[in-house]
Amino acid sequence: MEKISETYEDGAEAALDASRVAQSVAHQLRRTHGQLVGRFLLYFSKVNLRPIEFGALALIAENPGRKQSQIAAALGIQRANFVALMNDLENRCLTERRSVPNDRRSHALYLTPTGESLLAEARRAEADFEADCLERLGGTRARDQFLVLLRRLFG
Amino acid sequence: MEKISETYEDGAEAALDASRVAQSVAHQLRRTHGQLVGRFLLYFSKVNLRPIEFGALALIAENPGRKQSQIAAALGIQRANFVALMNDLENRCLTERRSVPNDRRSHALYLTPTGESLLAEARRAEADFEADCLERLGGTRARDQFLVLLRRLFG
DNA sequence: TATTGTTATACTCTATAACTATA
DNA sequence: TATAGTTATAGAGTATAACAATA
Repeated sequence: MEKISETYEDGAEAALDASRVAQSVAHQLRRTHGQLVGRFLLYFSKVNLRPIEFGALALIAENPGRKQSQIAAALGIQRANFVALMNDLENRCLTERRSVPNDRRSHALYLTPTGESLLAEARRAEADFEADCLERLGGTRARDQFLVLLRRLFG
Repeated sequence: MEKISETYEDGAEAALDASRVAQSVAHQLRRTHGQLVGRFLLYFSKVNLRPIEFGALALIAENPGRKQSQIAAALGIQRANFVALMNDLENRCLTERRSVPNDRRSHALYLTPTGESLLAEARRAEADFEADCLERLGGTRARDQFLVLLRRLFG
């Protein structure tokens, strides 16, 4: 039987034991992911880009002319969900969809000059953000090891 | 100028270069998190528990009699969002809210016998899931290192 | 028949503000 | 005044099914 009134009633609360859940990969990854998204948004608030938007711009910049479905797949999202994202980026004049010769189903994706310059600014935010991660992780060796482990878990 | 028709039209598509985004901590963590949640749901489909539900049951089991806000804080979610979760667990007869002497605002949380036995089954699913992660990560040393790095990034 | 982009839909997760009853 | 639980709401993120145009 728990003696609630004796144990928890007076101001000095006993520390909550979260040791077991804290050793769970799933639990820790969930918590850290949430933290990191929030931190990302702080660093990227100036350029007003969400993680997935930055990913899309960066991928299109490095792979101009690709189809929507290709970029979506590389980002790991459904092509259906990529449509609204592209509409938004296009409305902000950051990207454009060009028609593809010999395949009138596809749209080839490109950055606009505005998109290029916003991406340049975003890359500076990314550098700051990644530097923050680097410092928290404890150096480049730890960071590289972390990326290796993430990819192992992903595959 | 990109030569789309020459580059991408014939069946053999050039591999998409995602090397730069793949080196981003934020991007890799996002992708891996998504993968892992899906994998978790597969392992936990038999007990029909989502990650956060399993976390709640485990925390309550190890800290019986705690207030909702304490468990919610330990899980890293808002107490407002914890209400529906507790309602659901209670409707499934897994947990119960007892009144607390000397503080009629609070609810003390406990597992029911049904909750205890489901948790026992869930712990077996968790063991399988964590064993899967362990294997992917490459052993206990890698897994422990991974947890250390996740916590460093979280703090 | 298969693929591309698209629409619609639904469900989860999270964040915030405000209410109530208590302290 | 502050706290615990609650309600309501809104915004992301993701998954699925279905459709039209095109291959």
